[in-house]
Amino acid sequence: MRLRFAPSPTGQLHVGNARTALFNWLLAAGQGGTFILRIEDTDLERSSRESEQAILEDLRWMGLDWTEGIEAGGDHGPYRQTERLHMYRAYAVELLSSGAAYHCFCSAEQLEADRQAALAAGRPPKYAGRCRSLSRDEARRRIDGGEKAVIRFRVPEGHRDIVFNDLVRGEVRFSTEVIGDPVLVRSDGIPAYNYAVVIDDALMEITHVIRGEDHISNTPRQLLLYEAFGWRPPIFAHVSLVMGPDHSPLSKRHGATSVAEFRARGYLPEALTNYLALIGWSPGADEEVLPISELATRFRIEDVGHSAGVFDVEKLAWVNRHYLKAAAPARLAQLAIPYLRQAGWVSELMDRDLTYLESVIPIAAASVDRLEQIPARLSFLFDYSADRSLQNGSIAQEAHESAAVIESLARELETSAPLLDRDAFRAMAKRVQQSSGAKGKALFHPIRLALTGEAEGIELDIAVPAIERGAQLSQSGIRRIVSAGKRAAEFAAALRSR
RNA sequence: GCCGGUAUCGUCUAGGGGUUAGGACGGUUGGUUCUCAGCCAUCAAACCGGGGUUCGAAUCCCCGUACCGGUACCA
Repeated sequence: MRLRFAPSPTGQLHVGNARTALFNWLLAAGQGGTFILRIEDTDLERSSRESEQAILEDLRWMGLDWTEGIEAGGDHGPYRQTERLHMYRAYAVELLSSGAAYHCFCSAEQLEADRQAALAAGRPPKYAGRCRSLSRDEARRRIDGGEKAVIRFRVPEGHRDIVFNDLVRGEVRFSTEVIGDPVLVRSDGIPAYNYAVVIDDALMEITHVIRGEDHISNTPRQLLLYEAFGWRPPIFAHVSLVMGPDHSPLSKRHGATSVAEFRARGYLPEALTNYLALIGWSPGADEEVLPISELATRFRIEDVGHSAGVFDVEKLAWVNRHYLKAAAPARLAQLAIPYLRQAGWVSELMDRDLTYLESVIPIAAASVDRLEQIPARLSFLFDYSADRSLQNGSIAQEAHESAAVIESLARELETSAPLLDRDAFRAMAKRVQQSSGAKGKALFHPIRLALTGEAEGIELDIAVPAIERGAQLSQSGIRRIVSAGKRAAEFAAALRSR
């Protein structure tokens, strides 16, 4: 079994395409097949090496590795279409000499006029066949005379149905009546998509073509080409497209659409792939959050749904949270650094000593949708200011009402040992309760205000040890970190002076 | 216009001639003697419409409607 993903390097990898790539990968991985990566860069104006590199990077990031293709090599190369031009040319000559293809000299204006006329008459707007019966000599003469020509495929005379059994859609039938002679090679000698795919898929011995539904009506044209060459076509599977919340094709106005954007926002690759697999497919047994390897063993292309699916950012966030909680602290710390650096909270020194970050990151990661939100979640550690907090009306009011608790807290922390675990924190809170008389919400809320400067957020018995640990590293690059005791004192002083 | 495809809670889906139509995300309400989150529990929420076949249709068939794709010297 040989499968391929064949993106055009004309921009970022779209999540819809990423999903198609994933389905190919899943099938290959689950069946012990080969996953091949080919680059379809025949659109010279829009293709770029930068996009190509970006796409490879995104694919690798998602874990969709390929063992054959671009940068991996293999026996069926080259894997970039612009490097296969000689092959397309050779097969075009073959088609030309057998009469299965012919030169066409029609101008763009003429073609457009024909199209409009056909449309107006309610006929399928296919190529009218003006150059179909030009003799080879005539064509030769005009080409020698300097005229530009495209090479068109001659769709066989007489109406018949082209039928193929699509693995996700079942039997699909098209009449040749509505198929105009497709352009194989453009006037600049570059092959058109419908031609290049056939040559490549055949030569690369692709057995299963899983692609977007937007290609389904190209399939009969391609089948005709396989037939003309006497080649056995691959098995096709056309998967539906991914839509935005308004049920129109997912695009920029819906927000992030490319893999790169999701990565930049701090989604984990395993979360994105897991979620993408869930659009239009179900692993069954009421389970959804599964590692990619498990997805691969369960995946059957026949089980992919027929209808287009809406991309649900909320559910993606949920899946991501799941993986965030499961991720190793060291990995999270490493991944969070760019975001913290952007917020200005991490120095070079910090990069060298990740111990503190590693102890603190899981606290934030457990209650955040994406890595991008970690700095905000951790601002109580890096950006504490008693004065600023008290400028908030509701916080100030609450603090004043609880002044007794806060004073008691400040005294308690001044003398107590560092609170490095939950038990120590609980014991401390108990003592504050005894001296202030407050309990429950009236006790813990003021403590939070004083220590984090925020009215809500992290669980206190986790946050306090984090603050204490931060204090030990305060001189090595973390700004504004103070011990819990100093914070409480600072807050109490600020409160008194108001 | 023409050709093709699709249709189960708001969303992703399971199921499929007789079911209390199941799950997940999101939402509701309550619990977890501090908060967001989490977790537990709870509730609300669906078979596009119309015909036909049948004892019985959400399921099979037809028609309609809506949506998506194609209709390129773009892929």
